[in-house]
Amino acid sequence: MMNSDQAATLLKQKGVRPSYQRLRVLQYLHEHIGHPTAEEIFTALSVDIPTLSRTTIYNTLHTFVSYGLVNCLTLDGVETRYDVVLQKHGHFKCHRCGTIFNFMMDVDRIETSGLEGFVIENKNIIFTGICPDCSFKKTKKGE
Amino acid sequence: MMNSDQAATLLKQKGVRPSYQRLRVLQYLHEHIGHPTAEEIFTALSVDIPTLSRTTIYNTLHTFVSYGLVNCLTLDGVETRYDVVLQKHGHFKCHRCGTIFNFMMDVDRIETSGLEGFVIENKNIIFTGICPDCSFKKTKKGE
DNA sequence: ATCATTATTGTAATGATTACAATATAGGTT
DNA sequence: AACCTATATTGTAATCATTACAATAATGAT
Repeated sequence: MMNSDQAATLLKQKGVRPSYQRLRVLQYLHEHIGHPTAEEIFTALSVDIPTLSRTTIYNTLHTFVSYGLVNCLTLDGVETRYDVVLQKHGHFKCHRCGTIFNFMMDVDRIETSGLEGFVIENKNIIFTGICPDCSFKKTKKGE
Repeated sequence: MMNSDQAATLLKQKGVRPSYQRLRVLQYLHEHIGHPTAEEIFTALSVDIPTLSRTTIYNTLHTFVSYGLVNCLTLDGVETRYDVVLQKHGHFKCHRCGTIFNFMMDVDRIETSGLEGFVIENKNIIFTGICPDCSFKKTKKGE
Protein backbone atom coordinates (compact mmCIF):
# COMPACT_ATOMS: atom_id res chain seq x y z
CA MET A 1 0.00 0.00 0.00
CA MET A 2 2.73 2.44 0.97
CA ASN A 3 6.39 1.57 1.17
CA SER A 4 9.07 3.14 3.25
CA ASP A 5 10.27 5.43 0.48
CA GLN A 6 6.82 6.71 -0.34
CA ALA A 7 6.19 7.37 3.33
CA ALA A 8 9.49 9.22 3.66
CA THR A 9 8.74 11.33 0.59
CA LEU A 10 5.32 12.22 1.92
CA LEU A 11 6.72 13.22 5.29
CA LYS A 12 9.48 15.36 3.78
CA GLN A 13 6.95 16.97 1.48
CA LYS A 14 4.98 18.10 4.49
CA GLY A 15 8.04 19.22 6.41
CA VAL A 16 8.07 16.40 8.93
CA ARG A 17 11.39 14.72 9.67
CA PRO A 18 11.07 11.11 8.54
CA SER A 19 12.20 9.16 11.57
CA TYR A 20 11.82 5.40 11.60
CA GLN A 21 8.92 5.54 14.09
CA ARG A 22 7.08 8.14 12.04
CA LEU A 23 7.53 6.13 8.87
CA ARG A 24 6.08 3.08 10.54
CA VAL A 25 3.12 4.95 12.02
CA LEU A 26 2.34 6.56 8.66
CA GLN A 27 2.59 3.22 6.88
CA TYR A 28 0.37 1.61 9.50
CA LEU A 29 -2.27 4.29 9.04
CA HIS A 30 -2.22 3.76 5.29
CA GLU A 31 -2.53 0.01 5.65
CA HIS A 32 -5.31 0.22 8.24
CA ILE A 33 -7.76 2.83 7.16
CA GLY A 34 -10.39 1.61 9.61
CA HIS A 35 -9.65 4.54 11.93
CA PRO A 36 -7.25 3.00 14.44
CA THR A 37 -6.69 4.39 17.92
CA ALA A 38 -3.31 5.33 19.37
CA GLU A 39 -3.40 2.18 21.45
CA GLU A 40 -4.06 -0.05 18.44
CA ILE A 41 -1.16 1.48 16.55
CA PHE A 42 1.08 1.12 19.57
CA THR A 43 0.16 -2.52 20.15
CA ALA A 44 0.65 -3.44 16.50
CA LEU A 45 3.99 -1.69 16.05
CA SER A 46 5.38 -2.78 19.43
CA VAL A 47 5.77 -6.31 18.07
CA ASP A 48 8.33 -5.05 15.55
CA ILE A 49 9.74 -2.18 17.59
CA PRO A 50 10.02 -3.45 21.16
CA THR A 51 11.50 -0.20 22.43
CA LEU A 52 8.57 1.82 21.09
CA SER A 53 6.93 4.15 23.55
CA ARG A 54 3.29 5.12 23.80
CA THR A 55 4.39 8.72 24.10
CA THR A 56 6.04 8.48 20.70
CA ILE A 57 2.76 7.32 19.19
CA TYR A 58 0.92 10.24 20.73
CA ASN A 59 3.61 12.72 19.73
CA THR A 60 3.70 11.36 16.21
CA LEU A 61 -0.06 11.49 15.78
CA HIS A 62 -0.20 15.04 17.08
CA THR A 63 2.55 16.01 14.66
CA PHE A 64 0.74 14.36 11.75
CA VAL A 65 -2.49 16.16 12.61
CA SER A 66 -0.83 19.54 12.91
CA TYR A 67 0.97 19.08 9.60
CA GLY A 68 -2.21 18.00 7.88
CA LEU A 69 -1.14 14.44 7.22
CA VAL A 70 -4.06 12.86 9.02
CA ASN A 71 -7.36 13.86 10.54
CA CYS A 72 -8.48 12.85 13.97
CA LEU A 73 -12.00 12.19 15.08
CA THR A 74 -13.72 11.27 18.30
CA LEU A 75 -16.78 9.23 17.59
CA ASP A 76 -17.79 7.85 20.93
CA GLY A 77 -16.14 10.03 23.51
CA VAL A 78 -13.76 7.31 24.58
CA GLU A 79 -10.82 7.25 22.22
CA THR A 80 -9.51 9.47 19.50
CA ARG A 81 -9.21 7.81 16.13
CA TYR A 82 -6.97 8.69 13.21
CA ASP A 83 -7.74 8.79 9.53
CA VAL A 84 -5.43 9.22 6.55
CA VAL A 85 -8.31 9.56 4.12
CA LEU A 86 -8.35 13.31 3.71
CA GLN A 87 -11.05 13.70 1.08
CA LYS A 88 -14.29 14.89 2.56
CA HIS A 89 -16.37 11.98 3.74
CA GLY A 90 -18.77 11.01 6.47
CA HIS A 91 -18.32 8.42 9.19
CA PHE A 92 -20.84 5.81 10.19
CA LYS A 93 -20.38 4.00 13.47
CA CYS A 94 -22.27 0.79 14.11
CA HIS A 95 -23.23 0.78 17.76
CA ARG A 96 -23.53 -2.99 17.78
CA CYS A 97 -20.13 -4.09 16.47
CA GLY A 98 -18.32 -0.78 16.81
CA THR A 99 -17.04 -0.77 13.24
CA ILE A 100 -16.54 2.60 11.63
CA PHE A 101 -17.36 2.97 7.94
CA ASN A 102 -16.57 5.81 5.59
CA PHE A 103 -19.25 7.01 3.25
CA MET A 104 -19.29 9.53 0.46
CA MET A 105 -21.22 12.74 0.60
CA ASP A 106 -21.09 16.24 -0.68
CA VAL A 107 -20.31 18.06 2.53
CA ASP A 108 -20.39 21.45 0.89
CA ARG A 109 -23.93 21.05 -0.31
CA ILE A 110 -25.29 21.15 3.25
CA GLU A 111 -27.36 24.26 3.71
CA THR A 112 -27.08 25.90 7.09
CA SER A 113 -28.56 28.92 8.76
CA GLY A 114 -27.16 30.70 11.77
CA LEU A 115 -23.54 30.52 10.74
CA GLU A 116 -23.25 33.94 9.20
CA GLY A 117 -19.88 35.41 10.14
CA PHE A 118 -18.41 32.07 11.21
CA VAL A 119 -15.18 30.84 9.65
CA ILE A 120 -15.75 27.15 9.00
CA GLU A 121 -12.52 25.17 8.91
CA ASN A 122 -13.75 21.64 9.29
CA LYS A 123 -16.97 19.75 8.74
CA ASN A 124 -17.52 16.42 10.46
CA ILE A 125 -20.48 14.27 9.67
CA ILE A 126 -21.05 11.36 12.00
CA PHE A 127 -23.93 8.95 11.62
CA THR A 128 -24.63 6.16 14.05
CA GLY A 129 -26.86 3.13 13.74
CA ILE A 130 -26.62 -0.50 12.71
CA CYS A 131 -24.51 -1.79 9.86
CA PRO A 132 -25.88 -4.31 7.32
CA ASP A 133 -23.95 -7.20 8.87
CA CYS A 134 -25.33 -6.66 12.35
CA SER A 135 -28.75 -5.91 10.96
CA PHE A 136 -28.71 -9.25 9.15
CA LYS A 137 -27.50 -11.20 12.20
CA LYS A 138 -30.23 -9.68 14.30
CA THR A 139 -32.89 -10.76 11.83
CA LYS A 140 -31.51 -14.30 11.64
CA LYS A 141 -31.34 -14.79 15.40
CA GLY A 142 -34.84 -13.37 15.67
CA GLU A 143 -33.91 -11.21 18.64
CA MET B 1 -37.32 28.42 31.78
CA MET B 2 -38.46 25.18 33.35
CA ASN B 3 -39.87 24.91 36.84
CA SER B 4 -39.85 21.96 39.16
CA ASP B 5 -43.33 20.79 38.19
CA GLN B 6 -42.64 20.95 34.49
CA ALA B 7 -39.44 18.99 34.99
CA ALA B 8 -41.27 16.37 37.08
CA THR B 9 -43.98 16.02 34.46
CA LEU B 10 -41.43 15.58 31.71
CA LEU B 11 -39.55 12.92 33.66
CA LYS B 12 -42.71 10.97 34.51
CA GLN B 13 -43.80 11.21 30.90
CA LYS B 14 -40.61 9.47 29.86
CA GLY B 15 -40.82 6.88 32.64
CA VAL B 16 -38.00 8.29 34.76
CA ARG B 17 -38.60 8.59 38.49
CA PRO B 18 -38.45 12.30 39.33
CA SER B 19 -35.97 12.42 42.19
CA TYR B 20 -34.80 15.77 43.50
CA GLN B 21 -31.36 15.37 41.93
CA ARG B 22 -32.82 14.45 38.55
CA LEU B 23 -35.17 17.40 38.64
CA ARG B 24 -32.28 19.72 39.32
CA VAL B 25 -30.09 18.26 36.60
CA LEU B 26 -32.91 18.47 34.07
CA GLN B 27 -33.67 22.06 35.04
CA TYR B 28 -30.00 22.94 34.82
CA LEU B 29 -29.77 21.49 31.32
CA HIS B 30 -32.78 23.52 30.24
CA GLU B 31 -31.37 26.69 31.71
CA HIS B 32 -27.92 26.14 30.25
CA ILE B 33 -28.29 24.98 26.70
CA GLY B 34 -24.65 25.70 25.93
CA HIS B 35 -23.84 21.98 26.13
CA PRO B 36 -22.50 21.64 29.67
CA THR B 37 -20.22 18.84 30.79
CA ALA B 38 -20.90 16.53 33.72
CA GLU B 39 -18.32 18.43 35.72
CA GLU B 40 -19.95 21.79 35.03
CA ILE B 41 -23.32 20.49 36.13
CA PHE B 42 -21.80 18.97 39.23
CA THR B 43 -19.95 22.12 40.21
CA ALA B 44 -23.01 24.32 39.70
CA LEU B 45 -25.44 22.11 41.58
CA SER B 46 -23.04 21.28 44.41
CA VAL B 47 -23.46 24.80 45.74
CA ASP B 48 -27.14 24.10 46.44
CA ILE B 49 -26.86 20.39 47.13
CA PRO B 50 -23.68 19.94 49.16
CA THR B 51 -24.15 16.18 49.47
CA LEU B 52 -24.36 15.76 45.71
CA SER B 53 -22.10 13.13 44.25
CA ARG B 54 -20.37 13.13 40.90
CA THR B 55 -21.58 9.59 40.40
CA THR B 56 -25.16 10.80 40.64
CA ILE B 57 -24.52 13.28 37.86
CA TYR B 58 -23.08 10.59 35.63
CA ASN B 59 -25.87 8.14 36.47
CA THR B 60 -28.50 10.77 35.86
CA LEU B 61 -27.06 11.83 32.54
CA HIS B 62 -26.82 8.23 31.36
CA THR B 63 -30.41 7.68 32.38
CA PHE B 64 -31.52 10.80 30.53
CA VAL B 65 -29.70 9.73 27.39
CA SER B 66 -31.12 6.22 27.44
CA TYR B 67 -34.65 7.53 27.96
CA GLY B 68 -34.26 10.02 25.14
CA LEU B 69 -34.42 13.13 27.32
CA VAL B 70 -31.10 14.52 26.20
CA ASN B 71 -28.47 13.89 23.58
CA CYS B 72 -24.81 13.62 24.29
CA LEU B 73 -22.00 14.65 22.03
CA THR B 74 -18.25 14.57 22.12
CA LEU B 75 -16.83 17.45 20.21
CA ASP B 76 -13.20 17.50 21.17
CA GLY B 77 -12.43 14.09 22.52
CA VAL B 78 -11.99 15.34 26.04
CA GLU B 79 -15.35 15.62 27.68
CA THR B 80 -18.84 14.50 26.86
CA ARG B 81 -21.38 17.29 26.60
CA TYR B 82 -25.13 17.15 27.06
CA ASP B 83 -27.84 18.80 25.05
CA VAL B 84 -31.57 19.06 25.73
CA VAL B 85 -32.30 20.56 22.33
CA LEU B 86 -33.58 17.47 20.55
CA GLN B 87 -34.55 18.99 17.22
CA LYS B 88 -32.04 18.20 14.54
CA HIS B 89 -29.31 20.78 14.48
CA GLY B 90 -25.63 21.10 13.87
CA HIS B 91 -22.90 22.08 16.30
CA PHE B 92 -20.17 24.56 15.66
CA LYS B 93 -17.19 24.63 17.96
CA CYS B 94 -14.88 27.63 17.97
CA HIS B 95 -11.39 26.34 18.46
CA ARG B 96 -10.24 29.67 19.81
CA CYS B 97 -12.68 30.31 22.67
CA GLY B 98 -14.15 26.82 22.90
CA THR B 99 -17.74 27.99 22.69
CA ILE B 100 -20.21 25.63 21.10
CA PHE B 101 -22.97 27.08 18.95
CA ASN B 102 -26.07 25.41 17.57
CA PHE B 103 -27.03 26.06 14.00
CA MET B 104 -30.00 25.07 11.93
CA MET B 105 -29.79 22.75 8.98
CA ASP B 106 -31.86 20.20 7.19
CA VAL B 107 -30.03 17.05 8.19
CA ASP B 108 -32.25 14.82 6.12
CA ARG B 109 -31.40 16.62 2.92
CA ILE B 110 -27.81 15.38 3.01
CA GLU B 111 -27.23 13.04 0.11
CA THR B 112 -24.98 10.10 0.82
CA SER B 113 -23.65 7.16 -1.10
CA GLY B 114 -22.29 3.99 0.38
CA LEU B 115 -24.85 3.62 3.12
CA GLU B 116 -27.20 1.22 1.37
CA GLY B 117 -28.41 -1.34 3.89
CA PHE B 118 -27.36 0.73 6.90
CA VAL B 119 -29.92 1.62 9.57
CA ILE B 120 -29.22 5.24 10.43
CA GLU B 121 -30.33 6.15 13.94
CA ASN B 122 -28.49 9.36 14.54
CA LYS B 123 -26.90 12.10 12.48
CA ASN B 124 -24.33 14.40 14.03
CA ILE B 125 -23.00 17.38 12.19
CA ILE B 126 -20.02 19.05 13.76
CA PHE B 127 -18.29 22.05 12.25
CA THR B 128 -15.19 23.63 13.71
CA GLY B 129 -13.58 26.95 13.04
CA ILE B 130 -13.60 30.47 14.40
CA CYS B 131 -16.67 32.27 15.69
CA PRO B 132 -17.43 35.88 14.71
CA ASP B 133 -16.33 37.23 18.11
CA CYS B 134 -12.90 35.64 17.95
CA SER B 135 -12.58 36.48 14.31
CA PHE B 136 -13.24 40.11 15.11
CA LYS B 137 -10.78 40.19 18.02
CA LYS B 138 -8.12 38.66 15.86
CA THR B 139 -8.59 41.33 13.22
CA LYS B 140 -8.47 44.13 15.78
CA LYS B 141 -5.32 42.91 17.46
CA GLY B 142 -3.75 42.42 14.07
CA GLU B 143 -2.28 39.02 15.02
C1' DA C 1 33.95 15.15 14.56
C1' DT C 2 31.23 18.65 16.89
C1' DC C 3 27.27 20.88 18.23
C1' DA C 4 22.62 22.35 18.45
C1' DT C 5 18.19 20.94 17.43
C1' DT C 6 14.75 17.72 17.42
C1' DA C 7 12.85 12.95 18.48
C1' DT C 8 12.25 9.11 21.49
C1' DT C 9 11.71 6.94 25.73
C1' DG C 10 9.90 5.82 30.42
C1' DT C 11 7.75 7.13 34.33
C1' DA C 12 4.68 9.72 36.87
C1' DA C 13 0.68 12.67 36.88
C1' DT C 14 -3.83 14.17 35.29
C1' DG C 15 -8.61 14.13 34.31
C1' DA C 16 -12.85 12.04 32.85
C1' DT C 17 -15.41 8.23 33.73
C1' DT C 18 -16.82 3.73 35.79
C1' DA C 19 -17.25 -0.07 39.36
C1' DC C 20 -18.96 -1.18 43.43
C1' DA C 21 -20.73 -1.57 47.99
C1' DA C 22 -23.20 0.84 51.63
C1' DT C 23 -26.81 3.87 52.76
C1' DA C 24 -30.96 6.41 51.79
C1' DT C 25 -35.23 7.30 49.51
C1' DA C 26 -39.60 6.59 46.87
C1' DG C 27 -43.98 4.36 45.91
C1' DG C 28 -47.08 0.68 46.40
C1' DT C 29 -49.33 -2.43 49.83
C1' DT C 30 -51.43 -3.84 54.25
C1' DA D 1 -49.14 5.44 58.96
C1' DA D 2 -45.81 1.73 59.16
C1' DC D 3 -43.63 -1.67 56.05
C1' DC D 4 -41.23 -3.51 52.35
C1' DT D 5 -39.06 -3.90 48.05
C1' DA D 6 -37.09 -1.70 44.26
C1' DT D 7 -34.59 1.96 42.86
C1' DA D 8 -31.49 6.13 43.62
C1' DT D 9 -27.69 8.33 45.84
C1' DT D 10 -23.33 8.55 47.82
C1' DG D 11 -18.24 8.04 48.45
C1' DT D 12 -14.27 5.76 47.51
C1' DA D 13 -11.30 3.28 44.74
C1' DA D 14 -10.15 1.75 40.22
C1' DT D 15 -9.66 2.32 35.21
C1' DC D 16 -8.37 4.14 30.90
C1' DA D 17 -6.79 7.53 27.60
C1' DT D 18 -3.85 11.10 27.44
C1' DT D 19 -0.29 14.52 28.90
C1' DA D 20 3.86 16.42 31.41
C1' DC D 21 8.39 16.13 31.95
C1' DA D 22 13.11 15.02 32.23
C1' DA D 23 16.75 12.05 30.51
C1' DT D 24 18.70 9.89 26.62
C1' DA D 25 19.32 9.24 21.71
C1' DA D 26 19.47 10.42 16.99
C1' DT D 27 19.57 13.71 13.25
C1' DG D 28 21.44 17.34 10.17
C1' DA D 29 24.27 21.29 9.51
C1' DT D 30 28.77 23.33 10.17
